[in-house]
Amino acid sequence: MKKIKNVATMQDVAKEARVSLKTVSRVINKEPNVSIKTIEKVQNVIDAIDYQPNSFAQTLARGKTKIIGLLYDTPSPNYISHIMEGVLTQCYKSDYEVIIHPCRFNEITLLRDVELLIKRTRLSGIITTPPLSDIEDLIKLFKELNIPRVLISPGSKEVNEPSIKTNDREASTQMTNYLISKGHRRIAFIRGHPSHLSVNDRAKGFFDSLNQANIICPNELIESGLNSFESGMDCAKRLLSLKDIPTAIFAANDEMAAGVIKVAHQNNLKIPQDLSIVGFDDTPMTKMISPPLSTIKQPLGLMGEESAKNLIDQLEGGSEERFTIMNSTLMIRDSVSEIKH
Amino acid sequence: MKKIKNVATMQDVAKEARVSLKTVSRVINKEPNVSIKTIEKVQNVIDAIDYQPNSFAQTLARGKTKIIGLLYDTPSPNYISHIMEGVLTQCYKSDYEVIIHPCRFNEITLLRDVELLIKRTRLSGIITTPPLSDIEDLIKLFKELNIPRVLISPGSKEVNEPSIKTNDREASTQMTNYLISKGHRRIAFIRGHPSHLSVNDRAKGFFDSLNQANIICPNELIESGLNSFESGMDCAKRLLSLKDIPTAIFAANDEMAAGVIKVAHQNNLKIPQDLSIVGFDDTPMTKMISPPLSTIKQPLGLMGEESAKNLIDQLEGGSEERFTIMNSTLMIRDSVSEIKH
DNA sequence: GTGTAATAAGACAGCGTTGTCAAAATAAGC
DNA sequence: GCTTATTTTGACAACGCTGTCTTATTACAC
Repeated sequence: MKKIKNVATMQDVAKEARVSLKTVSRVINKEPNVSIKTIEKVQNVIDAIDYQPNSFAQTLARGKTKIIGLLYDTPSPNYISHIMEGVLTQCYKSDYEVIIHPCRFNEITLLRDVELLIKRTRLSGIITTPPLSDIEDLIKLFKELNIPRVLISPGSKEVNEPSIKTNDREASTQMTNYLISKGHRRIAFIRGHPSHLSVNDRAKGFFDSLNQANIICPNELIESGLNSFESGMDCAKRLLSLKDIPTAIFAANDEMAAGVIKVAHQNNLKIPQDLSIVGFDDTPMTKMISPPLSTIKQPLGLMGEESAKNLIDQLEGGSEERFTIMNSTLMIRDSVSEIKH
Repeated sequence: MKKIKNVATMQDVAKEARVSLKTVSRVINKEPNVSIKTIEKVQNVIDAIDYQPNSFAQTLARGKTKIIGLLYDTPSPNYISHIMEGVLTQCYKSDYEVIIHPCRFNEITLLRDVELLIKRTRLSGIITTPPLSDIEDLIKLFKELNIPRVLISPGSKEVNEPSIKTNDREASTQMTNYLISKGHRRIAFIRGHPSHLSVNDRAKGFFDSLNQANIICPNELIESGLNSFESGMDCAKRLLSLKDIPTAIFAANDEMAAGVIKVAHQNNLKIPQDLSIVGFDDTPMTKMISPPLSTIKQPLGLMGEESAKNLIDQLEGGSEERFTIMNSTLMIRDSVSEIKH
């Protein structure tokens, strides 16, 4: 016996409803030119025997898949799981499948690996997350294979690709403005991993704010981390051993900010009284550390949804490509104090 | 034009290699009874034109899918992303696809939703994570649909289902032993969400240890939380307003432990000098809070891999069902102090 | 060498859909 | 009513592969 299970087939529906296969197909796919009477008749049978179309047969016959690939490379679990949630939600609505594929962006096999994935699974579209969104060879590959795509948070260079971005630069500016409004003038910044372009945009917003306020930031206050807790600690150690330590530190992500807090504690600095600290990402742990960290929250779930929506529109509606910018918002908690001059 | 892309088909390979379709099929599927010469000839052509079999056609012809469903219901991002990583790794090796499906375990639509998922996507097997692994109706549904499954961390009742468990009970005992060895006698325990059976096993290990050491635990030291940071805070508030507060608190997961730490700080208790705290799960944040939390680590990635392996063995090897128990390990950090009597 | 067993290769139908095109039924126009 | 346009339905061949059964080829025994 070959049948997967005793699963109903279109044949069964057709026979039961006394119509042809094609008519059932029309009803399933909501094609025009079917009389209401027939639609009802067929739909009743479908409901009665709980018929579900075989998507493999559909795919084969249609000659194209309804599968979206979500590529990621170990960003924080928090990041990927929320993006995923949004993508899944949207795809579920639109009847697309999602294949989630972990990549290693610094391995030479990446391109071949992705190419095989695409060919093997016949992906009809792809969503990339940082830092993959910035790998030009990858995007070139998509172009060559002529596969629709949406990049989540690519670096700020003029990408001519459909993409979802957040206004991180502006949000960083707002956060820095906030620090300045609290009286801070000597503010340090810890940059993120150099190959995460979008994370580095956050530094730009920081400088925008300082420039606007005519504050000059000495080089010694700019550190470069690798997005990790440990690298945040390293940067903090250097910053806090300066002769004149900053009154506030802005880390480009929460993990690094947490590292700063740890080192500050080790140095017996009280936060926020002796040192103000802010981060970026609003990971759940920001509420759990003490003091709760002020940070910036990206609408990850919505970004996932929007990227899927964008991609599906491309796939169904033709070649309409679009960019979306979503708003990140400040989450003010207790890690910043007012400075009296 | 119907072709998905200009993708090579088996026909192309057959023509080029001057053999029949079936022979190519044999080579692809490593079927016996093909001469080495032919295999080489065909394989060369396959490599040359970069042929990838169309899995939809394969599925349709074979009458069964190679797709595994991974069901989850918003456990922590950390949990699901590591489990997922392991499952994906294993499935990738064995050439299975994975469909990741979020569920809402307390919605009445759950059963119908899962049933539709299975029928629609023709899942050949399912992996469940807690708390879904404990929903009896769900397991009954799998049985009715006759679909192979693996449960990750089901509650301790004698499940007659293939499953992956960790020795959480023993690990809890070890952790409690550790607290006792440090001189603690008045130890509180915060239980987890009542519908997360496996989390509640952790309490059993706690009591095992106390019994062994002939320590009697008054009821006032047993609290019940909901796995969340906030619920941990609530429990801590009650525990720390007792006339005689505990010297150590064991929370059934890290989030709740973090909540305890927060409240302890608010009450100006020094950790670990005034109060020792331990958690469970080894979420990344445990290293970032102060003090770093002693906790218990489950091998999540391996659990994911093993569950996929188990399932695929069932699918391919027949009906061999098996249970696996994996080791959780103590991560001793700085949240426990020695008590002098 | 011949006859037989074992091995290798191929022909062909079928998996459950959809697309194309043709046929039937209905509506519209006079 | 009859003719023509329009809408609704159906027959049938794909889609790209695998399973079954048959035939061709090679190896083996005597």
